[in-house]
Amino acid sequence: MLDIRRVRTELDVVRAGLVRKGVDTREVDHLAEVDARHRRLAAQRDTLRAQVNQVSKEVGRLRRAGDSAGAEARMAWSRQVGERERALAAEADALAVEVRELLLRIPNLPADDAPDGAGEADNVVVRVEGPDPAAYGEHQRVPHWDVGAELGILDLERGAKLSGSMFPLYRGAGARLVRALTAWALDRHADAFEELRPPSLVRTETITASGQLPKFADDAYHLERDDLWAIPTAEVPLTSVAAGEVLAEADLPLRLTAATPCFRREAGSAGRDTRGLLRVHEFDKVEILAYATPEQAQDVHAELLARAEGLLGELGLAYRVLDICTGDLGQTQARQFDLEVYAPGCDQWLEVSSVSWFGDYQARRADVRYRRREDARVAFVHTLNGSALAWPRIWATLVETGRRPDGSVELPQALAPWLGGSTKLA
RNA sequence: GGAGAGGUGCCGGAGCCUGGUUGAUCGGGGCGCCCUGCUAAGGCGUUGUGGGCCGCAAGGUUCACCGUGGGUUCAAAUCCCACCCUCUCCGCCA
Repeated sequence: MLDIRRVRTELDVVRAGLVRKGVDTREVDHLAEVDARHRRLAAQRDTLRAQVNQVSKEVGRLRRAGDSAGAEARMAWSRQVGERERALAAEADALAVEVRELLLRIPNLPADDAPDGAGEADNVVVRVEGPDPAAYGEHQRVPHWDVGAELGILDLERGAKLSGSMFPLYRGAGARLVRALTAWALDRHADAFEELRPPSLVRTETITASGQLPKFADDAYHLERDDLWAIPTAEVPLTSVAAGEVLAEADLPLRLTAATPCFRREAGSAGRDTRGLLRVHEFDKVEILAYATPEQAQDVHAELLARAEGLLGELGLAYRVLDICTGDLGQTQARQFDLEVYAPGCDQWLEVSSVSWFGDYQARRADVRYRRREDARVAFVHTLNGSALAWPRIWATLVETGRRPDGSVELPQALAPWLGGSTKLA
């Protein structure tokens, strides 16, 4: 969430940032107004409380001195003041709740250097790497759902039988490929990242901290009976690992990685890109995440991007890097790069990673702070994360890209050690 | 799931029964100063977070915080209720 003090002291700057994101500023104007009302009432309440506190101490003194008449008089007076105090407090509390709710809904401001734009179409292609998409052969122009069925490695019908459409079932070498990708990516990050295996179900508090709630509750699976949420990304548990804690600056940047299943209802995207593995309700993903100081954030962001990109390079896939424009940034992001791979069979660029910088927006929600070496004060950390990588679309692209004229599939040599030495699917 | 014990400041650990000058005793750690050729030991001091208001600032003042949220009371770390978490035992179980 935003720093309420910025809303108070530089409302025009905040408003300008939200405008760049294409967000209606009425909500933040309303917030400023409610906050002012809350402060006014809270100040009055505190004044009354101070009086009650003082008189209560007097009561104690008088009682010890044996002056019960004096004590009674003070108590009667305090009862009356207390009544007014309670009325004010109730009003002030209601306003405080409203402030909090508004803060949780108002998006993060974009970074100064995020490109301006209204939406997806204005994202900037920073670079295109790997093979030339136009140069793929005819044998590679077969969509992965066909390749998967031919080779018996992807069984969408039976996946649907079990759980409904968009719940894929991988089989045999296809299942093994998912496992290999996960193990390979985790091993690739092991040099600098601590591997975590977090829970896949989290409390409301946890999924609120990273920003998916309250605004996007419809996109997440909720187990009502236990009031737990199925994580849509490992970002959710990893962001809250340090919730409520004060980290030492010497430990920053703190780098974490985790492979988890990810669950998404895809409520708003029914019918879009639903073929095969393009959009699924459950998938595996390896996430990399860092807590950093504000000074480190930019470098760490570049590092995460380089990590995710490095994996795509090792797989030999055609990909491009997008600098996400202000209008396409998510609620929580200040700056974001997306990685898209080119899948020759579908003839589409598929988003397989999103590498984001959140400033202190998530850290404020999760209350993750660090003690600064310089002056020993505590301050909010910055959070950053990226997918490295999300497997279904990588799986699809590998299968399409690796398809040979005889219908078999050759996977990248880089994966050989994780595939038991055999990179051929037939 | 059942029974019991417990959650206090950076850490350990009092206070809770018997509500009141307790933001909280004491010990350890950290920090500063003194002592010292250096180190150890010792001495003295200091050491939470968040918000409001005043102030250019230093600072002053006030409110809140003893797992979380409610309640009782003039007054709650202390009493009552609910929830969360930890530990021990029992049950169940991959």
